[in-house]
Amino acid sequence: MEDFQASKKRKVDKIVVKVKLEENEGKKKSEQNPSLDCWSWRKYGQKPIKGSPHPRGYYKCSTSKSCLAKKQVEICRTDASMLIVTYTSTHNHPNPNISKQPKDDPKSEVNTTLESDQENEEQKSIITPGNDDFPYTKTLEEETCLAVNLENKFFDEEPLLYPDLMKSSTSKTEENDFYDELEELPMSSSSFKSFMSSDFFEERVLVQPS
DNA sequence: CGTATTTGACCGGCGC
DNA sequence: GCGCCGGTCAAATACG
Repeated sequence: MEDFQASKKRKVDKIVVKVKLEENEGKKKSEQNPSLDCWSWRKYGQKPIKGSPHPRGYYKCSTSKSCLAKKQVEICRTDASMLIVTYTSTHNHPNPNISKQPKDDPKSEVNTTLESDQENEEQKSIITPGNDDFPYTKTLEEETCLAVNLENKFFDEEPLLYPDLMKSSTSKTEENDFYDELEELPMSSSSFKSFMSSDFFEERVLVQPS
C-alpha cells in the first residue's frame, strides 16, 4: 500500500505490525484468528485490495463502545504466511487480557485524546503460531497480548521506528500524546511486564517497498 | 433471542 | 470532471 504515510490523515497514529505465521505448530488450526491481541475485535468490513490477492479485513474494538481503536488485517502480498496488521488509534480502556469482557466497563472513561498528531509507521515481525487463512471469524483473545506489548515497546524504542515521518515538531507531540494516553490507561505496569515476558518475540523489520 | 459476522452499497479522497 | 481505490455503514444471516 502506498497510503502508508497516512499523508491524507493526520492526528492519527498508525502502527503496522507484521506477523509471521508459522504454518503449523501442531496446535493451532485454521480456526484460530491471529489477532495477536487480547482485545475483542468486531469485524465491520472486508474489501479486496488492489495489488493484493487477498482481501483486507477491517476491525473495530468491541470491548468498549467508546474505544476508537481499529485495526486492519491483511495477508502479505508476497508472503501468504505473513500477516500485516495495522492498528489505528489506541484503546481507551483496560484490556480484558486473557478474559474478554462482554461489555465495556462502566468506569472506562472516554479519555479520547484525539489531539495526538501521531504519524508514524512501525513494522515488526512476530513469530506466532497461527494459520494463513484469511477470513478469520470470531474474535479470539490469544495469549499473546501483542498490541499492548507493541505499544509498550513502541514507547520504549520509538526513536528507531520513524523512517522519515518523524518531524522535529510532530515527534515531540506524539511522544507526549502517547505517554499521556498511556498514563490514562488504567492498566498496571505489571501487565506490561507480563506481556514482555511472553513467549512470543518480536523483531523489527524494515518495511519492504513491495 | 442476542450477538457477531457477512456481504453489498455508499461516500469521500486522490490521481489523471 | 471522471474514474479508481479504500474505508465505513447498514441490513441480513448464521451461530451460540
